[in-house]
Amino acid sequence: MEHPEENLSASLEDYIKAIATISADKQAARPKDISLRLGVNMSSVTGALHALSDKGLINYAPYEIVTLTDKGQDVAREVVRKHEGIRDFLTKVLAVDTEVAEKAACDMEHAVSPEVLNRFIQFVDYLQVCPRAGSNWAEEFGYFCEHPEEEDDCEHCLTLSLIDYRARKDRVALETKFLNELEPGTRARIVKINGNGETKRRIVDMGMTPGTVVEIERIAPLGDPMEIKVKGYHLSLRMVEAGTVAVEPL
Amino acid sequence: MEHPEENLSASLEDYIKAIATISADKQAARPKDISLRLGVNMSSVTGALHALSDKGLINYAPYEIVTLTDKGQDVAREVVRKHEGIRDFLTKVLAVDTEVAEKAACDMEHAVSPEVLNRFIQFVDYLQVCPRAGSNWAEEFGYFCEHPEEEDDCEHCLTLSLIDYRARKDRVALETKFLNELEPGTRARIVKINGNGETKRRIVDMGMTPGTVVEIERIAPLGDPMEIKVKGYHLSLRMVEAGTVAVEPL
DNA sequence: ACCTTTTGTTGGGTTTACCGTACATTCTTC
DNA sequence: GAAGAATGTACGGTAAACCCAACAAAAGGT
Repeated sequence: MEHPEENLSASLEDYIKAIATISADKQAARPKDISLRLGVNMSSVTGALHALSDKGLINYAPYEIVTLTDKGQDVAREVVRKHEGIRDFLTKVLAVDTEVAEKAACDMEHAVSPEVLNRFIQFVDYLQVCPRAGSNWAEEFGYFCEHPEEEDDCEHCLTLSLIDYRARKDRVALETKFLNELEPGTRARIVKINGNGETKRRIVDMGMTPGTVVEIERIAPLGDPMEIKVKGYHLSLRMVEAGTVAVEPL
Repeated sequence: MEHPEENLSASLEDYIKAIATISADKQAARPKDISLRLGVNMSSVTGALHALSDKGLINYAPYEIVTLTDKGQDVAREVVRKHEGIRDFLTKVLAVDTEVAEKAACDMEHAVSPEVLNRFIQFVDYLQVCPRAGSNWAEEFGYFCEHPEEEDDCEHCLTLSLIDYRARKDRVALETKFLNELEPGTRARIVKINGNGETKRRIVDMGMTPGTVVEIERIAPLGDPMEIKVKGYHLSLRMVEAGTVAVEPL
């Protein structure tokens, strides 16, 4: 058999991303919506849909609504992860304006290798973990960008970030909780994973290693699967599993 | 007349870059060299050379050697600046392996907007100026990437960078020199520009604002124009002008 | 129900950037 | 200085993406 990993062109990736985001907003993705979002002619959309359908990434029949197949959703997740990883790096580290970053991420996402993407994501995490980086990292850099003349008077920001770090460190012992105890919207840094062999492995495989910062996105109505964001990824976690993860709320 | 600013395709930019770098190494750029470097068929090279010649970027006649026109050199400088800016950012900030960064920069350079490129370059500068960033910034981040589990024990790196910064600050008063007093290969941070109106403006327009880090590349045999590197740019500066720039050697 | 508008598709045509093959030129070497 | 190798060009052909214009289907209004 052939390689199962798709080798999508930049353009087709854009179509997948458009379909995914439109489907998330509304119920269905119509060719018209896609053509508007990407700024291309309707006939180009038809062509792309044929190509995606041939690759088994979308369910498509003439005059019917378009949906992603399971395989297509996997690809879309990956593309969105890349997009968000780049965008977050641009805004949170390089202090690029939100709108500009959004557009730049679209341009860059087809050119960034998985290796570099990982560095982007790790760097964002690093700034939240590294004692050098206080809470005001991006602002300081943004200020530097606009006032290159008058730097050098920011010793205070360094000492502040040292204080910041000591405070953070003191808090650790007091505030260790488990992941299942957190509210949606809160962020936390993983301290330890208590589960036994298989369960622990599964969790670590998801990228949830100690030091990683996670964000609780939502908890299902019945309280069981909770959705969290890890390194730009969206993950579903069973409550039993979440209970084994010791975290420090941020 | 039409827009003078070129709207080169990614592919043609690659050809320009290849021609520029080959010309720098050897005397001339032969189609064969280009085809080898870019890994494309010879006939593709011929086609690209026609396109570049039509745009007035290269001097080309069948069976003769290829050279860049002035316009072509401008474009090449810009492309190389972008490439180096990205590569330096990847290696110096994100601690990406040199070879990987080189390749990644090739892929990314066509997708990065001038705005984002500027942020990349500024960030590298920032790390050299910001008191938070000690000399060991990239190593710390690299270590973090490989050992996500055992962070949080690096308080020393923060205090070290504070000491580092104080030492740097003390040195400033003692070691202020002028740009024309430096040896090739040395780096310095600009402290002040003393020139009067017009001269000062010219220098600032080149991007040489206080806080900027510059590198002396070489000084012409007769001692007059000196070549320096500023924010990834290569600039030529007359000695009279260089004498107005107060710097702090790094 | 019918007519109009909106939406979607098809087919033909363009551009960019490749390749392969066949032909042309230059270089090398004896 | 002529044969053979290396280098360079020209010509057709392919594939991806796009467009426009013509036709087809679905949706909406009266």
